[in-house]
Amino acid sequence: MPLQIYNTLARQKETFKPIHEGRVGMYVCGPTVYGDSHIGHAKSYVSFDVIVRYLRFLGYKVLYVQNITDVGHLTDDADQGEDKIEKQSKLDRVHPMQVVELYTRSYFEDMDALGIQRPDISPHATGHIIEQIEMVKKLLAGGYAYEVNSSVYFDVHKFSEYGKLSGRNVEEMESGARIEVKSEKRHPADFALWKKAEPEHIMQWPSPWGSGYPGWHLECSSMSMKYLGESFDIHGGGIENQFPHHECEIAQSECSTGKPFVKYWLHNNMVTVNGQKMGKSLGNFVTLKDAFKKFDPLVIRFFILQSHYRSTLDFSEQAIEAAGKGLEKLQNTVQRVRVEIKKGKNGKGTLFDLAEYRKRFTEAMDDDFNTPQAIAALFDLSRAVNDLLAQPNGISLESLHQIETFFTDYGVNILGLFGEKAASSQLQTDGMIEPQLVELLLAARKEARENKFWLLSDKIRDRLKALGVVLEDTKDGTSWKKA
RNA sequence: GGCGCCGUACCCAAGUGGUAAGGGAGAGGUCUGCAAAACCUUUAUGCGGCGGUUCGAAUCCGCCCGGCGCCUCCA
Repeated sequence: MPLQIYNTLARQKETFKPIHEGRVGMYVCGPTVYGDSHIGHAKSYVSFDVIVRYLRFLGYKVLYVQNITDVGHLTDDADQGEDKIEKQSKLDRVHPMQVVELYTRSYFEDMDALGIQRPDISPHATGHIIEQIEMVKKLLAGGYAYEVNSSVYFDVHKFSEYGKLSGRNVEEMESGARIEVKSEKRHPADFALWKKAEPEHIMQWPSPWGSGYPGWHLECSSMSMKYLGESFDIHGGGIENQFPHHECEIAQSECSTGKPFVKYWLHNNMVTVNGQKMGKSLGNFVTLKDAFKKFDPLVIRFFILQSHYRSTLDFSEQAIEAAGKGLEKLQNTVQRVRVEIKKGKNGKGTLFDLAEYRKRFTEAMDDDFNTPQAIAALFDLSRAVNDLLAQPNGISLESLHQIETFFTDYGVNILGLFGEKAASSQLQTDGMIEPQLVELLLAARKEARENKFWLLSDKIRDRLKALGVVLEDTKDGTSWKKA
């Protein structure tokens, strides 16, 4: 079964077939950089990171573009709100571009910690003003937009398919009570392509319609098409951006090019706290920097991947702790396998067939990136491996290598889990003094144990544990690892 | 009000027509000086409720109850 992807446009899973064979153009809505990222961002970008990694694993040459929104994103109503970046810059009394720089760095710092591979291109909206103006010109020339008072709006009535992504129609929305009616727009659903800037507005650029700044939706259209072409394969983003943001992107893009914009729309669900959406407006968000103080970033990554990207994920410390223990279990197995390989025992040992696990893992991932099921396969594999390793014969060296490769391919390369931590301790510390000191203590403790000096041997174990070195006595001797 | 989603064991969470994955926690056991790790056994005749379709439903349909999202910024 080839890769199936749930396409919001079709409201069902579809077989994935890229526009150009072997290549995938993918765009994901990036952050608006006016504050530290929270767990919700983590879910979104971890999910898409795994999607990119899996597509690459399947052999596709992926060009992954994720924007940085640094202008035009307004605080509330699309017409009357304040630019988020400018607002923050006033609070901090710094230039807007300082806000942008600070939180862009903060964003990448957090994403790096989560093991997220950086996008191939991270275009800034402010770096693509010219492209955006060009697009507005096109839309005006085509009669899809109109100018009022030095601002330009998109006329949703000119695009009959408006609403096809989110499943709504303009007339129904018109009766909706929550849309602000009094405005210079012809229709409440029309949206800003270009906004006139008041003189005190710092971020503004000259345009054929006067000095102003681009509307929020515009950047994603012009930047995605600039780097991926007028039609590309995958556009991802948070489900809350399905409407209006993505709907508007489709309208602008398809009207300006006359071509289909995106083939597959992917939307990830959100993180909730006590069943309620985690968001900046509700103020119930947990920043990643705070979360990292309590939890290993990889544990948070694992916690996220244990639920499906299209499901909501309820945040709780209890749930993350449980995930952490599960991850540790997998890490222990990986570690154990690597140590066995290093021991390099000869020939003997049971052969281990990975085919079943490989099948389960890839079938799960092929089914709309079902990471929870893929992880379940890893757990089952882990148990089977541990079981055999505890047997007198152990596992053959050849099989151990295959298992190690399996964990590297699927666990490390695709899911982005147990990278460096599990690879460290005994394995890559040759020549360092620290492991030699630990070995020295272990030798002393061994003697104590042989003489049944339990108080001393337990004390050594406790003291080492306090230093972050965990001992485990087995029948083959004592092994240790860093906690 | 419009559109849509969800409700699975003590907790988290897959499964969307063929007889309930996985993780955590709990209980019992093997190993062990102890601890830890690991392994084994065990914990939902039932998947919010009630009807219906079907040989067969957690999975499809209807109604009801509960929760949530979008429709205004939000990953």
